[in-house]
Amino acid sequence: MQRELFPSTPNKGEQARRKLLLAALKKFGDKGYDNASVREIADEAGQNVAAIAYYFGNKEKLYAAVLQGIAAHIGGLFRGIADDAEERQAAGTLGPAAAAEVIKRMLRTLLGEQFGGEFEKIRNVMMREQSSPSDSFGLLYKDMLKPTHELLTRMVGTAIGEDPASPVTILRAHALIGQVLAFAMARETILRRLGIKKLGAEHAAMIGDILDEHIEAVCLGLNPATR
Amino acid sequence: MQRELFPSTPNKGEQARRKLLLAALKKFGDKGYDNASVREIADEAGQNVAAIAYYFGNKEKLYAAVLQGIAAHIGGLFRGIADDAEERQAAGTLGPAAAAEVIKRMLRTLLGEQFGGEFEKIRNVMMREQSSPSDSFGLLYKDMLKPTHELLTRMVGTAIGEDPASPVTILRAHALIGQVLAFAMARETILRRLGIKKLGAEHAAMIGDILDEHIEAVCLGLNPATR
DNA sequence: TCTTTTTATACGTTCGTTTGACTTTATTCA
DNA sequence: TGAATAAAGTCAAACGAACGTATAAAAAGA
Repeated sequence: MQRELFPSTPNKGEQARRKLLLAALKKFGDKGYDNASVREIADEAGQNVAAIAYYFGNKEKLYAAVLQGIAAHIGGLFRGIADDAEERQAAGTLGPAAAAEVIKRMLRTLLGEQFGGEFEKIRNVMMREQSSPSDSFGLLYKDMLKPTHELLTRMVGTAIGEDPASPVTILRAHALIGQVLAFAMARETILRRLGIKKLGAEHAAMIGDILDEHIEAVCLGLNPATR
Repeated sequence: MQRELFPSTPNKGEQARRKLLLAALKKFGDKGYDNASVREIADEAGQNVAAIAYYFGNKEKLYAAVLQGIAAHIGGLFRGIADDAEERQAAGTLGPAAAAEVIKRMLRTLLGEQFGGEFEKIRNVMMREQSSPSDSFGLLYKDMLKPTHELLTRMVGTAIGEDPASPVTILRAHALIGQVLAFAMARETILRRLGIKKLGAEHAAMIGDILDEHIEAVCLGLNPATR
């Protein structure tokens, strides 16, 4: 697991490369792949336009490198939860109630990304990939979406006594994730409904509590063993 | 409430206008606003490039006309549910259980749009507006998103005994909608998780049942009067 | 004839990419 | 160590292609 998004080295070229990646992340996030021109990315990075071709080959490969960096960075975030869950599962101490707690923790982690300034730019790129995947979507899926989604599905299966491999459980897990995604992807709608300009920490707290309540209700309500 | 998306008239010019709107809806949906060029939209409509300027002024106004048509069309879909709910509310026969049923009906209606070939193109345009709103987003919000969201919030408030005007209830309603949006906006992720190429009728049925279960569990689990 | 609609063509801008010269940094070898 | 050589990095300028838009003439309909 890496700590920094785009780890830097003292090398001259590596630093320019890193500046370009950070600038590309910002511009791609702000304006999308097509509307972010290589010229403004280079300007943002304090580099020449030709540097992109020099370091990455072309614009598309630069974008792929950004996605790869995001996948490795965020993928590491959830690996901690995954390891913890698998450890308890192996020890046989992961019952329905504990699984529900893992689900809550995962959704809160996902939710946390919506508000931390750290992830502001990453979120925009990811949301765009979710709603209209590029050719490099596979990079995000393989290293982050798939393992995270699979973990959540296992937890849902454990929490309500359903087969984690069945389509129903996969779909159910997906629906539960949607409760978080709504605040990222339909952001403008909820902002207008609340009559505010941006979601603050107080809203993050409210949403976290609401999601906990929903998870609790669904897990208790649907598990035949707990009713 | 209008039946057709872009109502046609026998007029010569109106038909060309309508062809352009339909072609624009398709292209904007498939490739997004920027990647859909006015030339290919005109080709798709069997019209000349200059026809867009002639009938709509410019590309942006054409796009706004498409959004306006969508808002009027979909807005009408939910007006039936809204009228029904308000009628029962006025009659005093809208208790928590009935409100929960209205919520289920709304989510199923929203879900239905994901699968009918009729709405395939509309969905793409709407999802793009949700994740990165254009200057014309207000057209969608005013005539369709706002009334629908408000109705759902009222039903959630009634179903679990919460103030429909409180931020918590608004946020809760939004989270519940997210369960449907996930299948539209994070479509590629769920497709890969299921190992399929597209969601079919059998998945629509599963998802509908899952959402019913979740709504039921949340409404029952959170309403102090029913526990 | 007069208005409405359609057409081909051109304009100016911006895009991603390429080129070749220039400067800086690293390596080699006397 | 220090000059010579190679490699790595930077830069301004230009290329062809695609874009949205504008124009003015031709065609069609009233």
